[in-house]
Amino acid sequence: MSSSGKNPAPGAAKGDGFANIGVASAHSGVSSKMIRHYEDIGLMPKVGRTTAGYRIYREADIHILRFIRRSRDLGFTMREIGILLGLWQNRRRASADVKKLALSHIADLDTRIAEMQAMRTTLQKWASCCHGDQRPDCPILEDLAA
Amino acid sequence: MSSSGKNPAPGAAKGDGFANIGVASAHSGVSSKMIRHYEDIGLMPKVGRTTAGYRIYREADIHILRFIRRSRDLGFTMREIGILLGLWQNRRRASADVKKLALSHIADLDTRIAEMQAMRTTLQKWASCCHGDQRPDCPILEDLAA
DNA sequence: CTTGACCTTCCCATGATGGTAAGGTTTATT
DNA sequence: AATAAACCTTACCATCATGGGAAGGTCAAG
Repeated sequence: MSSSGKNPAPGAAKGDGFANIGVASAHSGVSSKMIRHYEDIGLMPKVGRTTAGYRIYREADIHILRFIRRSRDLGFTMREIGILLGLWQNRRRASADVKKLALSHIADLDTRIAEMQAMRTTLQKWASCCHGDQRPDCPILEDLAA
Repeated sequence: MSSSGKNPAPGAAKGDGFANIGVASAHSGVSSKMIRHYEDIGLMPKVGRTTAGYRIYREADIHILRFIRRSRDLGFTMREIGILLGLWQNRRRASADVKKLALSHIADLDTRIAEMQAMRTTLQKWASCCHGDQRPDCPILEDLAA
């Protein structure tokens, strides 16, 4: 049952245009764990396998992984990334759709930033009133209990 | 097996100083679901029960729930809230400990706010370069794929 | 005595990620 | 060739805070 010629050699390096999951992970910045997960949830297409069942990644697959990675770094959810990937691969997309998604995500970020800044402000105010010494009196606890 | 006098009447209202979980929820802003959960994980002390097994909440318990609620609203984690509750109930606490926790949480918030602002800045920059029309050309996608 | 609104416990789901276990494969070193 | 190290596979469990739902018991009012 030699597989010579049919499938990429099992240990093929990325230079050959084929990589196993570890190489794909190193070249995309996505953990092997997450690469499999993205495949599970349908974010990544199902990639080919060697005869032994090892996943095979080509340049194009690693490109997708990097796209996902960058999108994650910008805080997009998996659902949004799925849409972005669809738009990316659709040559008839309208840039308006991409922009709309981006702006909606910015609005999302703004909301969350504002919430956290409000927390920060309150906490800072309370903390600045706290002696921070060995005595038990503490306006922070008092305000939390108020 | 009459329980007259031993336990609060099952339908006792909060005015009596006793409440069931629904009333405790309404008066604390914590959902019944989460009240039970907080009890499960040991954040709340185990409260008493009626003979039928219904949980009974007194003023003090509801006070704790409100404390938890406020702490959550400020973004403290459950673990931190556990510590805060311990400090709150410890009359020999040092306010320094409370302040330390608060400042550490502020630092945490600062980190997360900065991360999200960085995302926002990048996205905003890219989005402002995107026509947002019917054409497919989109710098956002190009940058994500770069 | 029924109806509806409660309560109880138990299990499952989220979103993104990580850990671990048990087992197979490939590669490198003796 | 034998063995060990480093990889791969799947499957299950954990996180954190929260909610949903099912199946069944209890209580108050009509």
